[in-house]
Amino acid sequence: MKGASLEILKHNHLSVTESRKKILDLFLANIGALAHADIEKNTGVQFDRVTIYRTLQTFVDKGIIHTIPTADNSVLYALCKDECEQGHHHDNHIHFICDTCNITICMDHITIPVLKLPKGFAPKRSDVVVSGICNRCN
Amino acid sequence: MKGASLEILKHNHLSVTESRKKILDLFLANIGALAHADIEKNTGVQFDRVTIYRTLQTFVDKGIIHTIPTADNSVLYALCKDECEQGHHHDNHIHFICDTCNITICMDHITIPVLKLPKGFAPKRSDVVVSGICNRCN
DNA sequence: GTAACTGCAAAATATTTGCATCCTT
DNA sequence: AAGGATGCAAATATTTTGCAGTTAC
Repeated sequence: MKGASLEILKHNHLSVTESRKKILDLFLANIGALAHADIEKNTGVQFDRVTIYRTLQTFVDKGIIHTIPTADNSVLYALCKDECEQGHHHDNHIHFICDTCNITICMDHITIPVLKLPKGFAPKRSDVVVSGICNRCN
Repeated sequence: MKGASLEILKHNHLSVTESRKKILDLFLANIGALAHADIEKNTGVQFDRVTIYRTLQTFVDKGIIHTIPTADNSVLYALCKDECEQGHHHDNHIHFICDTCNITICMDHITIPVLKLPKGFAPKRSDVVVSGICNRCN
């Protein structure tokens, strides 16, 4: 996967900078989702808080990562899978949050069943957040 | 529904105060979920920010209201239905957020289908956030 | 060389805590 | 009367904005 971050950046017409590469690498190296704080601590190099905010926003705008809604309203980001890139956002996501190790996994491959909503409601997008025990803690 | 807020407070062994009654009334009067800001603006009487924070926290602790996970990570609260009171929290919720009028509705009565998770994952609780157009905007 | 990105400073916003006072029971 | 709730002040935390200097292309 060497150079994957570089590819992704080029692919999205973003100029390749230290911070973007490092932050993207962090996502690529992790199975789970990352919080702002995780990024701040783990990039090795210390980037400015503001740079991290802006970089994350840029990635979200480009559809490289997405935010995850959490019950405790902490802000989490995860890589979008290929189908999501280029702004053609994959509209349904399942996220699993482990109560034990706290890892957050984006399960893009699982299909969300169609929900029966009351008359008049037109659903566009669904986010499912499941919490419990993950495979590694089980 | 006169006095409903009073009943709920007594039922949860909370002392009955102005702010608690007013804030609870607000929830009872609304179909949708409320953000901190909504409460600050709509109680008629102006309560201290801090009081609102503390009151909401108390209500969450008692299981009177619950937080709603949102994609944009704004903090929303909604009334729990009866089954949720007394800390016996109803573990599955569907929330519908209207892209047009922004109302957030807690659809307690809709059952969340069981999801097929990969081996080893033990789900405990699911939150579903559906966005689209609500019945009134449609 | 130009446009875009970064870091720093500072503003704006959101949330938490301590404490004295007031209200509910 | 006693314990808990509120309001105020202030500490902390989070996010945004402006701008000058630097970097990518």
